[in-house]
Amino acid sequence: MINIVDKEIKSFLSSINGIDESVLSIINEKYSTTISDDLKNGHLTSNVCMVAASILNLNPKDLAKELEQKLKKLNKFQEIKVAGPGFVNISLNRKDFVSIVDEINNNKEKFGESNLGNGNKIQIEFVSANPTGPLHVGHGRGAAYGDALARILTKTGSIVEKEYYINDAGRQIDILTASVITKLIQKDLGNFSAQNTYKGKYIEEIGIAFSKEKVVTYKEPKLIINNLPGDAEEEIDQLISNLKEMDKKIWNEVKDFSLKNILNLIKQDLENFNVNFDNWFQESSLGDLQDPNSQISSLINKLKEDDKAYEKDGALWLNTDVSGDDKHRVLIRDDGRATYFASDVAYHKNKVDRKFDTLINIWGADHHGYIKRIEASIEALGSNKEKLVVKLVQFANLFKDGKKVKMSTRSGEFFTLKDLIKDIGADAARFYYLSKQADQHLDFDIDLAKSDSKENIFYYIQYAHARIISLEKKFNENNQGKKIGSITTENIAYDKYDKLIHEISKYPNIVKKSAQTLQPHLIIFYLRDLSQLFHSYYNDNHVLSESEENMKSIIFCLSAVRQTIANGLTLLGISPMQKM
RNA sequence: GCGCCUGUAGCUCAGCUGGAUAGAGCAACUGCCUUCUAAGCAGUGGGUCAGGAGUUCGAAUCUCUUCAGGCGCGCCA
Repeated sequence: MINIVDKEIKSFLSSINGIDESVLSIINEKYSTTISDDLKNGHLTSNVCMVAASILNLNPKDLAKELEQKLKKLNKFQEIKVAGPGFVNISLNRKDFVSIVDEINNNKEKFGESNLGNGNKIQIEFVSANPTGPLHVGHGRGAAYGDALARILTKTGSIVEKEYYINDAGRQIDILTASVITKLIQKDLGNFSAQNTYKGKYIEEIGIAFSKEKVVTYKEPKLIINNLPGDAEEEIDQLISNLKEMDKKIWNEVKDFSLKNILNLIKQDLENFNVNFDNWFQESSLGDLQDPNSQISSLINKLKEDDKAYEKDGALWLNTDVSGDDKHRVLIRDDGRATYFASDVAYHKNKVDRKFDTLINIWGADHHGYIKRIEASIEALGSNKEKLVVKLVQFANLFKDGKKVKMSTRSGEFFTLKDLIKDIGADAARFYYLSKQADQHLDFDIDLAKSDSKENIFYYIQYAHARIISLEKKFNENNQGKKIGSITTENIAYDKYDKLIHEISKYPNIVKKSAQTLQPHLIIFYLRDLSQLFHSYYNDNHVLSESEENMKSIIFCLSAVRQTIANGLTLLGISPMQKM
């Protein structure tokens, strides 16, 4: 029906005196005809007259009255009204209004799909936590957000690939390896423990697992920790180089084992969180500068050839002016080693070469200062920085027993994602992660997520779904073999569930908007509103004591509500509950 | 100092590509369980949308500015 209205509006606009093409297209761009927020404003509403009036310097109400007359002549609507500052509100004939219920029950889980993305190839890279320990609650937010985005974008017609970038090449991994080895031979080292090693229990567990396969012994272990510098950073670097020197074989074996072990932990956590990646990209696969055929070498060569990189003070720099970065960035240090940034540029070159239309990077908000230099590198690679969309995810503060849970990765005192899932379940965790805009601080209240009050929106929505399932079940038991059929337009006081029908008809737009703005939380708020309307209806109307005809119609309608809630939850990666 | 984000009811937050009397939950107060799940429903009170200025027929929404809070500003990763 919206299409019919819009077609009429377009012909109305072009009939306005003295209007030209360019003005027309501006108006078309800006106005919208939508399902009204509230039924009191009709079923459909358009702000076209106010938009047109402001551009053409006309009176919006007069314009609206003209449009009203034109729409009335069509004879397709129950009522047209001009309201407020110049809205045109349209009430549909009942048959048209309730047709959405048939549509939903026919399309089922496909309801809400669209071709908004038009087959756009999108890559979403997210989580990408350093493989130096289990995922913590901060990573969980990025995981929930990225995965929900992937689902939403897929549902709206994009082709999405989910990728995890594994930082398996840098100093972090050396520190991990050193942590495992020193823990493993702690006794031989006289209970020594370097300041900057990882201290979590998982370090010990990896060591024990390794020692079951191989015995780690050094001829003169004390030499490993002989004369270590006092500074924490220098200490760990010296320790790493000592260990490598003493026994390169053991070092490499422990390193590979630890990395593999931790990646398994991470994959397991993500699996339990219902997050799956299409691709795991290893930083190490980019190679190193010593290998002239490696990806990182060819990147550097390309940047040099294209005059995007230059040498200064013995280092190689990338000119990042195009993106408005406040200074140029080093790619290769004066000692010949590549920076982390260089790897990242090589990684983004790899992404660009894979011909995605859009690259979405989901980063922790503390990385926002990094955006401009990556944008600049995309431009330097001859691509367009608009292709890259960086979404920042703010940290989540965890509250338990009314107190903020302190977290510190190094010390190993942190609340892991695994702990959270064990505590409240993957679905509730995902729900609360997504309940607020990703780029804003989130106070994650574990007690609330477990509470059984209306304040716990997760259960409030699930409860609506479960209640409808239960009604359907009871109806089917009492009316075996009878088909629910379709919604009747007669013999029932519709106004009681008109609000529900109106609300579910908004759903496809909500999904589109959440895809366009990359904001899954819109779906959560929508589901809460829909659930609220359902609970209210449920309380006021005893469905199962209606006449058989009415009951069929009502159950048919409620099935559509159930389907919509289920579709919304699924979009967020949450399983709808069958009973509670 | 520079950059990014935030400031809406006592609390937690929606609304922000300008539009209809600024919404919801919690908390406070009043009601509703012999009937489909009370993890529910109905109602009352509660707001200078941080302050100021501007653009506009119209501003919580856009611009400027002040104040307050968070984060980021390495040849670290």
